[in-house]
Amino acid sequence: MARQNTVFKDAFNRCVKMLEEWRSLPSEMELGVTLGVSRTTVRAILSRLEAVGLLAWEKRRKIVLRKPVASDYFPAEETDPLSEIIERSFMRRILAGGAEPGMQINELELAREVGAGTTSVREFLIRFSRFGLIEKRPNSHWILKGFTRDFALELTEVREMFELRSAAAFAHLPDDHPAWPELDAIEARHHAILRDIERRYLEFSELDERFHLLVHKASRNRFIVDFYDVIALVFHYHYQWNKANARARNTLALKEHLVYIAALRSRDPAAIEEACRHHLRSARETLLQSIP
Amino acid sequence: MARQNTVFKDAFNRCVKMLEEWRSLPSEMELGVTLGVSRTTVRAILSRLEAVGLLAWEKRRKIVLRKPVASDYFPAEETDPLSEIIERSFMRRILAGGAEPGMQINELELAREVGAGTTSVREFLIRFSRFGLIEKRPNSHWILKGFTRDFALELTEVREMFELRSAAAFAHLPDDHPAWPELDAIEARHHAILRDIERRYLEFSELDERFHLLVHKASRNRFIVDFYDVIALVFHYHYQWNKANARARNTLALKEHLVYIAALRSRDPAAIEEACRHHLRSARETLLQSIP
DNA sequence: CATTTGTCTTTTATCGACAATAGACAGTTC
DNA sequence: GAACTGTCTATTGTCGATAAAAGACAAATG
Repeated sequence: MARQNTVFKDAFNRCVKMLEEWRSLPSEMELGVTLGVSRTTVRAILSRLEAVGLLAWEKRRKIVLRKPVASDYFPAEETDPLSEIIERSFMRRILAGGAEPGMQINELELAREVGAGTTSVREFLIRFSRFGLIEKRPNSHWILKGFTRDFALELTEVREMFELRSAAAFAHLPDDHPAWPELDAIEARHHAILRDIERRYLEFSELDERFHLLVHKASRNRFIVDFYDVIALVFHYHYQWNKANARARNTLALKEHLVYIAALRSRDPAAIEEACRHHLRSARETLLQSIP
Repeated sequence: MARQNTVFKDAFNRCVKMLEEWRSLPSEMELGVTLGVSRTTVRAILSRLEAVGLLAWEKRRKIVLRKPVASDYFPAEETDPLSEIIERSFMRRILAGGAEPGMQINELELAREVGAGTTSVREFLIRFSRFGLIEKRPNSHWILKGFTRDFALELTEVREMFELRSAAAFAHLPDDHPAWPELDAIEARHHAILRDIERRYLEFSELDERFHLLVHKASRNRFIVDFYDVIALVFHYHYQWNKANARARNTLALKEHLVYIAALRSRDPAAIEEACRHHLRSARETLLQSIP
């Protein structure tokens, strides 16, 4: 196999989901835009929808024949892009223990473990190296630097610089900037989650990322925005691997966010700095506590 | 060809250069450390030295038979690692014009242009993407964002944050830290170049990189140190492509460096900030002037 | 007995090939 | 005649294979 058709399978599944509500489908081009794929892939999807009897397709006529059932979908495991599979496998290794800092990383071994070719693993490691957790010896192996206390401190040092500056820049966004309604939407979700915190506290992780990314984007600086990827990765896996006290932690963070959001909306530099500093300090503490 | 033996050829050339001064060679292991290669490569070098009659090699006896001549060396073009060849070729394209921001980048075309496989070009582009000059559309092509005014401004914004903080940290290095003698050595070279500025002003570029890297390293933060790669790349090619007024510019920068170095040595935070700010301001101006 | 060397195994760097996907162009439909 | 579809081409993503280079281990040397 030269390449898995995960793009097709994933888009197909999303398209089948659409069929649950629609009676007919729009043009191929429009579908392509909606699903984020090319017309080639759209046509492959339509072909299969027809083949499994979900759709009558003739030129512009695309009529839904029946409601989709569970077996119409591809299994979820088959829709993940290879790069994500490799990332998950690698992160599990790093976090699940048995991974001492200083350890060598073997490309071939990783590739076999995940059932991929070495090329894909190499590309992953190169992309991953920007997170500062691994390092390459030229013409030789990679070294695991590891999720250490030093790593967390260096990460948060830069994060504090960047986020303080971004938050300050936020105050100067023009009134008609799309960030303001997005901030409103984010605030609304904070309230919604807080109202039903017992059941919804796990939604915080995703909301956290959405909020801080919005703040970083206000810097209008590609290096600052790109750096947020590092923070997002670290916190993403942090939330997955450290669920102790999650509800209490998330409740606290949600409340800090609301203060932070109010400060942003006030456009008062001193209030913004105070709220941002306060939240970053407690985020750092949470992160450090998860490191041995 | 699966892989070019550029490591061998480069190490061989460096070894031949050593023969000009030595009458015999040390152990294989020691040679490996000196040349930065494995024993396997060292033995390949010794074999060839013997084959071309430069060395009598029997077990531990490695006696130089004659002085090397020009034709003993491999041509310099054959010693460059593929990744450097690709980088140079790509940067020439970006800077030599005909490269509009927004342009698509074609992996296959680049690969053919430089005579490499697509895998190597892909890996280069992934590594290069951290410089913020290109961006990937998933499952599709790369986009050239280009060496624009915005790029330069975003770069210098982050640089100023990082270097100010690093310079401040420099003042707190312990007295016996190796950075202090290194700073002395750097200062001495500044004076040496200034004394013969007419002939040596081109040496500034390399010294500039050495000095600022030393400052950044004082931050002891991998993200800050890694970011210096971006600055180094930009200035490296900036110096190569913009030689107008080079002597005057370099003279000014050398003098600013000396003030900056004196401030670092004084450990006076205010003086350090003032000197650093002043130098960064003029570095930014120089950079901006080279952008249309 | 601590180095050094000879030999063998493992790993990385790179290529060419090929399926999946994107994208271009011309003909068709409303 | 603007939007849509059918068809064809170009490009990307991934793999397996292979030479270069690294590295491990045992025998040899001084």
